[in-house]
Amino acid sequence: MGATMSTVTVTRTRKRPEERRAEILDTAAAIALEQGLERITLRAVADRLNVAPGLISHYFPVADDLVVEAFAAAATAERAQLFAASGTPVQRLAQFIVRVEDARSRDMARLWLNARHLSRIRPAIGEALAAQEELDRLQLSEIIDAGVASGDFPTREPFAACVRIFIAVDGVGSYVNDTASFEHAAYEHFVTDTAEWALGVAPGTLHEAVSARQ
Amino acid sequence: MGATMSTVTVTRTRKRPEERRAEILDTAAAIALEQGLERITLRAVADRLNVAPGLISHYFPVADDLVVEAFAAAATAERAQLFAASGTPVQRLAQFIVRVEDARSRDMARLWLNARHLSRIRPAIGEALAAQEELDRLQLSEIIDAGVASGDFPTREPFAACVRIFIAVDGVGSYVNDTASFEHAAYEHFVTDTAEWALGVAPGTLHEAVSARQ
DNA sequence: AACGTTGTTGGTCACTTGGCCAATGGCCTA
DNA sequence: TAGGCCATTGGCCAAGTGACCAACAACGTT
Repeated sequence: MGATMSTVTVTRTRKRPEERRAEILDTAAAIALEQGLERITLRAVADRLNVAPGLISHYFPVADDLVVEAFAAAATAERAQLFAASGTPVQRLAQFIVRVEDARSRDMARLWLNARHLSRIRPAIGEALAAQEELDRLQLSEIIDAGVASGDFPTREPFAACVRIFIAVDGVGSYVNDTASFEHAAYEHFVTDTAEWALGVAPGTLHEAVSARQ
Repeated sequence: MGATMSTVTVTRTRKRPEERRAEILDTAAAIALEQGLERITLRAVADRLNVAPGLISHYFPVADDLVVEAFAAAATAERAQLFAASGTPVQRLAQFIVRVEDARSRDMARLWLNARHLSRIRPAIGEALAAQEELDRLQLSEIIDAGVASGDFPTREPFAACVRIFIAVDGVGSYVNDTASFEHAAYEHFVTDTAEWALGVAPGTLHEAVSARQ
């Protein structure tokens, strides 16, 4: 009987390995988004799934690996949202900006901030971070190149523009955890402003496109 | 003799309360800069000072308070460095940018990133963060206002320019923990570029001033 | 020189974490 | 359908944390 009278023997269900693994990953990603990467613990994940902690260890022998993969999964899912647009390059870029600045992206911004800090002490997260950044740059560069080709974006340094836009995104994202995020036009439209400046488009062009898509 | 044979009885020295308190704060700030705010523990600080953990508790009954005050102390010290310049507004701003982008500021950038993330779960850090940001804005605004008055900065929105410059600083600072911080001109000069754009000065003006002060 | 104040000490406590293990029982295969 | 593989269980462990405490000793006061 051991030390504890186990309360109720739950019906234990056995799932297909891939399915269970994906389930664990999704749960870990959800915890990361809601509470932060540090809160991904064997018990936290196990509790959400009504499962024993040991089972998580079974699929992820090293807890760190689960954290890294959960971040990658969340970032990948978010990227699919950010770049799921069609239309002209201006419209696609505007849609990207709308979604980046949308309130629903706040959780994701928190997660990025989280990962950026954590990569200080956990090299594996740093690698995953760099990989995700690279993928994001590829997506945005694709839009920018299309705009340069179509003549919408006069810039002569498309990659530099891409880099600048992401710095703007990350800069604004820095304040996502501020309690009293004070409202100021310079904050709210910084990404749009930076994009116009970096791409060399006439001021107001992107603002219009962004407003139209909001 | 109890459970442990104490190795060597160190001569215990008694310092003036203010002195001891400052010493603890400095040590905590040093730990924060080198290893992060999470590593400020009673034992970590105590060990550095060759003192018992209980003593730290004596001066900071709540460990959180020590963390918050250590961050504020580090930020205050850094601000003194960043804005310790004389000359024309352009020169002072250039000096600020040089120091922000200097390699020696990397530790401090890590600390800011650290605090920004931590404020997600620790409101007290968020408050300290907001307070330090406010002080930084005051300092930079003072320079900008002087530049506007002297006619060096044509901008009609000095405060917006200040906000934009700090977003640029924080955006670049986001990557401070990247393992392979890839070198790119758009990265390295982003703050200078943004400042020129936000202040409405002719492109190249600030770059020259920055180069001259490096 | 005796005394009270208080800085300082080592140790304990309750709690959480990641990693580990033997036992159990559901599922697939022969 | 019988057997074996392995997903799953539940509890244990050492390590690390912040908070706390009673006793000790250095200091300033009288």
